[in-house]
Amino acid sequence: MENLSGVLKKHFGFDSFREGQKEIVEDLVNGRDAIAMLPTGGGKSLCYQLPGYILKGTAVIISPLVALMEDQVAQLKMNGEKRAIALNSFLSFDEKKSALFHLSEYRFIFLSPESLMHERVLDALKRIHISLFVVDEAHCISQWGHDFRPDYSLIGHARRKLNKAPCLAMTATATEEVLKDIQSSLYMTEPILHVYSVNRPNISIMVKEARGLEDKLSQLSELVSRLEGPGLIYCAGRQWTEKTVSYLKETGRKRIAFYHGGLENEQRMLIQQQFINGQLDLVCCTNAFGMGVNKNDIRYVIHFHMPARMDAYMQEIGRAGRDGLPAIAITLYDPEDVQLPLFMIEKEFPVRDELQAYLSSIEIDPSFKLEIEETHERFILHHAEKLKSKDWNEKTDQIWKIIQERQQNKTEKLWNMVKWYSTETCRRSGILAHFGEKSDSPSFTRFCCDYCGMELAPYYGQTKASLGYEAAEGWKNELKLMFKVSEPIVQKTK
DNA sequence: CGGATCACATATATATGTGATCCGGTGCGATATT
Repeated sequence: MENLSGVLKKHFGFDSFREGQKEIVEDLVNGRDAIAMLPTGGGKSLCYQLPGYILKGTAVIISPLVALMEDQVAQLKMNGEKRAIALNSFLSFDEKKSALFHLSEYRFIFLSPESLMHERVLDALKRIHISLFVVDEAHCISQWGHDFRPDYSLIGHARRKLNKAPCLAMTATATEEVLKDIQSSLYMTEPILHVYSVNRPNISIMVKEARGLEDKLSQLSELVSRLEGPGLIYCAGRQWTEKTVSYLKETGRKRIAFYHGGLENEQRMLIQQQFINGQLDLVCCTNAFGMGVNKNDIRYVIHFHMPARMDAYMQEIGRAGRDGLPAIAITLYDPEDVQLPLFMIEKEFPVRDELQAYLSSIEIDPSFKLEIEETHERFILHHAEKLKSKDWNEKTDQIWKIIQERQQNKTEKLWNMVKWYSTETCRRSGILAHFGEKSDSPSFTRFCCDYCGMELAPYYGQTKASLGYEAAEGWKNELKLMFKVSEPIVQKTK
């Protein structure tokens, strides 16, 4: 293993590994499966790129967004690696055909779970020697695989049809339940877990009660005008991102934009790029914004509406303060807001009548298909495929059962979130408990959260100065405690 | 469930109130059309 540092220097120009990287690389090179839950920010891609250079063959990387694949390929090409390709809908038919024909010539292949399920793609992958099978942003398996993007739940199935190669799943935020989901869904064999704490001590957490729209908007405006940016504002609907932007523009904010899934691709890329380059101070967005936003100086994240789950909340606030400097997460909490996510959980799945009508329609006359929502249809077809031998009545019963379980599961997570908002104890310990971590309370200071005595005043104006970088010694020591380097909390075979 | 939007009525000629109605997040790939 002594040549690891040599490869590190040769291909990446680094003299030493960052925390966690070396161990993960070693596992893969030794042919072991691994799950890596690393603190947000730098160095995740090195965990698969370096073994990709050591092991013979082609590394396959599953990625959730075309934009992420393109980023990774561009990054590799900047480093002088030409044998990288993203197999996605950006390619023309001919380009794709040619790429599949010459597949073995690539060292890194990026693709979505949906592409992986295509027979032509899978057949081409079967013919080449795969060095490494990587799932990036692996929490998507748990977050989307059960309903929104069912192909995410079939990755493991496809993987077993390929030559046996070490498997790496990477994510920044996952509960124990999600880690288990990832492991079993990918059929990993005795994976080594590299799990680091989700705690981000430099992010102070605050919940401010706000009742009704007017109260919220005025509190938001106050916060935005006094806090130092750049900042993110998360809203629960597309219309809200647009509304808050026009409100804040009226009250004098200028470099601000909204972002949601309904925008043109070009527009989305533009806004993300402008925000990263510092041409925008503020982005009001839905949960569409986040993955692939590599910006390390975000100073605050405000939730204009509450998120539906704790792990989503952690992912969203975790976008702040990646530079290690003080940052804040504030939720404007209105207990009434729970109605929105509740409604969405209802709407996400077909009702029983719809399910039954659709199943009978495709069985009786496949040429006449009942028109239903695309997500509903995909969900039904995915599960109907697994119940091929049953008649439509039995399919209806079984799938309806699954729908009820999914809705129950999601509702439970939502109520956990609500419970966290309304529990009167340290916010951070509440979060850590949710992730199965024990909280070592000595590291909690008055910057921790609203229950530990955090106040907003010091964050107003120049953050660094008012938080004690150039002020009292006592504050400095408290900050040092907050920024202590995290140790891996789990590193064992499961 | 909350909010926005619109049609309509009301007491007066421009604004306000009421009820009906609609809508609400996340993205891959494929296909057809300009």
